[in-house]
Amino acid sequence: MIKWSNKTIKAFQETLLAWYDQNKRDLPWRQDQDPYHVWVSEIMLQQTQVETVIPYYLRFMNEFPTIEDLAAAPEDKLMKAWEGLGYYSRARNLQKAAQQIVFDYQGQWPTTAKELQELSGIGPYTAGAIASIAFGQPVAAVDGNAFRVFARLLEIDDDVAKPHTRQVFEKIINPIVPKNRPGDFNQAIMDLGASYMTATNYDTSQSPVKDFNQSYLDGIEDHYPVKTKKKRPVRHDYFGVVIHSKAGYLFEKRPSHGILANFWMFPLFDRKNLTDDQPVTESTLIDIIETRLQTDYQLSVALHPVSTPTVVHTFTHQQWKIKLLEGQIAENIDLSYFPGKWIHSSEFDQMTFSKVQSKMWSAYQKTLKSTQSIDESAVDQKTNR
DNA sequence: CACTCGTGGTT
DNA sequence: TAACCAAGAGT
Repeated sequence: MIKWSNKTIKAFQETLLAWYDQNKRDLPWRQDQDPYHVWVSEIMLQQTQVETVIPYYLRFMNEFPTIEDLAAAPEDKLMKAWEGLGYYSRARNLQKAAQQIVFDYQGQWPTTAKELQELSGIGPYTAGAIASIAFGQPVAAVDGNAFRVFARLLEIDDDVAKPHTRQVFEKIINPIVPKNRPGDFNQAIMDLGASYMTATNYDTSQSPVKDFNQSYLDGIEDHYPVKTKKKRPVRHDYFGVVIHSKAGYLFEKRPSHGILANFWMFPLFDRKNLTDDQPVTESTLIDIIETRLQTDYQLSVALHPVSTPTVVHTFTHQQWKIKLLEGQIAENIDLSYFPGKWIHSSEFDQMTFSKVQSKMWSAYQKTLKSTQSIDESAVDQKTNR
């Protein structure tokens, strides 16, 4: 790792900001420095690409123009606005923080990074981003871009996958952030990291700060940033059960903690929870599910496999393979024993579906074709984006 | 500190 | 295809 003199720091700041002034991206949340705008965009941008966020941001600001609107929003409208963005606890924390600011702080935003971190969903990066962009505080905003850019510029060898490394980078970057334009500086680093200094296919030879890029000058740019590998996703095999009746489709609410918390989905049965790890035929497994529906929930239903390919969905740490089963219940639709409810497909529009639920519904619909279901006769429109 | 939490895109 | 990446935070 190398260290810059004060003179080099000054030259770097000027070069970077001059480039930024000419080449900064025109993004919807860069219209002004309103903390609400900066904050919502930063939360949406966590682990999410800019192009994905833009339409969500525009719709969100249309739906919830002020922090008061967000604080008062009903949960279903909030989740609907977030549908498809993923990491849904971001939306819940966003509203929690809005309520903290509106009700606990009387609408008065804290302005330092340290205070901002007290709010739900605001960690060290987002606190630095809001403090610098909206409030002009001279602090670093260390995200993946900053890790990558400064690791290459200064040949920093610390493993950026380790939590402790954040403090190392903050200590290095903070003295480089200019006191007069901290927000522009941090955003310039991000624009740099999204253009000439991307993770792969980067082109440093055209970079405005290539002369400051030690690893480039040394021809060892591909060594940086140092990052240890992630683990493979864990595999899960499920049966997804599509049961319909005159009352609609049977949905189950997921637990309030864990992946896709509180989402309504077609009931899932984990394949390996059905038997004691003994090899059995698929028809036996279907029998076991039918028995369980009968004994646990008093639902009498004959299930049969659906003629579409297995639904596959990969999360960051899990991969689900879902074999769809279908069945109808014509009578005895009492759900007093089942932790769920019947929902007509005409109501799907107003619900928030996870991507994997959309995939199941989409796959199931393809099997309907000419088949006449009790609930509906035609295919309807809940498509995956 | 290691692990968890979604989705879409690229290689 | 599997692996990795994209403006991270909570537990």
